[in-house]
Amino acid sequence: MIKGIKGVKDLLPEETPRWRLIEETARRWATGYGFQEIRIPIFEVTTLFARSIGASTDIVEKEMYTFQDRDGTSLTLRPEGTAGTVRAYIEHNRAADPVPQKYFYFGPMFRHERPQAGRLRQFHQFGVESFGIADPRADVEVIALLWRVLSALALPGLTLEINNLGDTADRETYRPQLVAYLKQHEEKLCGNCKRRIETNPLRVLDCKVPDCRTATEAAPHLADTLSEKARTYFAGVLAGLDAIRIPYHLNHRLVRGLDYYGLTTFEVTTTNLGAQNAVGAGGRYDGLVETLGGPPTPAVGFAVGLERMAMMLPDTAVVSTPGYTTVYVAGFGIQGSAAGLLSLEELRKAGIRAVSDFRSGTLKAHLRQADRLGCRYTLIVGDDEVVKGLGVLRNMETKVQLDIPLLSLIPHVLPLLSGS
RNA sequence: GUGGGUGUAGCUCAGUUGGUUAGAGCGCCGGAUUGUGGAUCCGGAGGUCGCGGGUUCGAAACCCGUCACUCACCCCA
Repeated sequence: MIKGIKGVKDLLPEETPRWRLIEETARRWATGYGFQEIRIPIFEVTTLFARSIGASTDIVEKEMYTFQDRDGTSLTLRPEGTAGTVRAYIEHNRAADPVPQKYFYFGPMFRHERPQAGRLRQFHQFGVESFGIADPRADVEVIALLWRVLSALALPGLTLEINNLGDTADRETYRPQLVAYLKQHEEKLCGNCKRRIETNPLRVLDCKVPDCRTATEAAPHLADTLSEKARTYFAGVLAGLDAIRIPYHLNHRLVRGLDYYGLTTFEVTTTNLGAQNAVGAGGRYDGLVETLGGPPTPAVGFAVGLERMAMMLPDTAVVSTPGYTTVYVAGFGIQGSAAGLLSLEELRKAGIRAVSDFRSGTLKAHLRQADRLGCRYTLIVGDDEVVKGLGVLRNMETKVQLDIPLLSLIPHVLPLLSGS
């Protein structure tokens, strides 16, 4: 048997309603905030991701699905959505458009990791990117949208954490201070963090190992080395969040895994996701557009994991689709089968939801299927009915049956359906 | 990449110190009702016991290997 690829899941019909609810909620709110949908390819040239995400990040170092095109070009299945969106923004010169460039997207992302609860190799994100606005209100707008979408879905146990990473220069001054501190306390750190002192010292602050946390309690804070400009900007973001009543927690340890973030960075976590706790995250990335060859362009965005939202979404949130009136057509017998097929098509052409099960050869089997499918009515068309030219419309709840002329089916059926 | 757990019917799972024909519940199909659903009763179909070796008179069970799923580490959505 050919099986699906490890970490790549099928979404069966039983699960798609909860996904539709999530997608429709996200799309509605994003549109309401003035974002427009963009659809970008799921693969790009490898250098796009290497340059934007950061060559020394885990994603680029060991998690990308990379392969050669026939001409030898290195291509990669997208591990996230921002790089491609930025590429499209530059390529189509959207900076020249005077209208605010605020995009949202849905789609699959690919990372070669060992799957576990809440983590897949093909997973799906809803993301948002806001280009060209260097104003704290742009950050606030993006964070508010994220928070409103998650709140609208009534996802439990959410916390919004936010931090100020400062600009590149700020981090350059801070880094040696932190490294000096970490080297003094190196013995207390876990093996991973010892290595991180050289590779990614900021990441040590975000380590979950309790000893590492206590060891870094007294570490110098990035906040103390921030420039006046970065501070006032961040203060503006917080003031905006306060004004519109978005609850947040300052977390000076919050560091994101992608290189392009600066200034505002945020993450929404939950306690309901197994070992995983991030539902969605984002931040400001003012340098990225330029890095990728575009004009200097401030930008903010976020991405949320649809699988993670789906896991947390309470079952009660997914209401069973409101009882559409469906007519089951039970055509059986030699002539009845043929006449039934005709009636089925007539109903469908008239916009009436109609189904049948062609495996069923007896009326009993047909009625059983009609029942299982939850159909409100069954149109019985056996050989006897064909002879008389009258089908029998059975109300499955009341068991009341009416004769309906098969030749003028729709005018007779339609009033019954709208009346019920 | 590293570690733990689990692989028996479509699904959820039993299966005794290794013993003969591998079971149950649910689901499915049929009958009771020769043309009327759900409930009940009766009957039926459905299995390479993940795969490959080994031990044994005999393996679903024990040993080795392997694969898959899963949880966790790492990292992240």
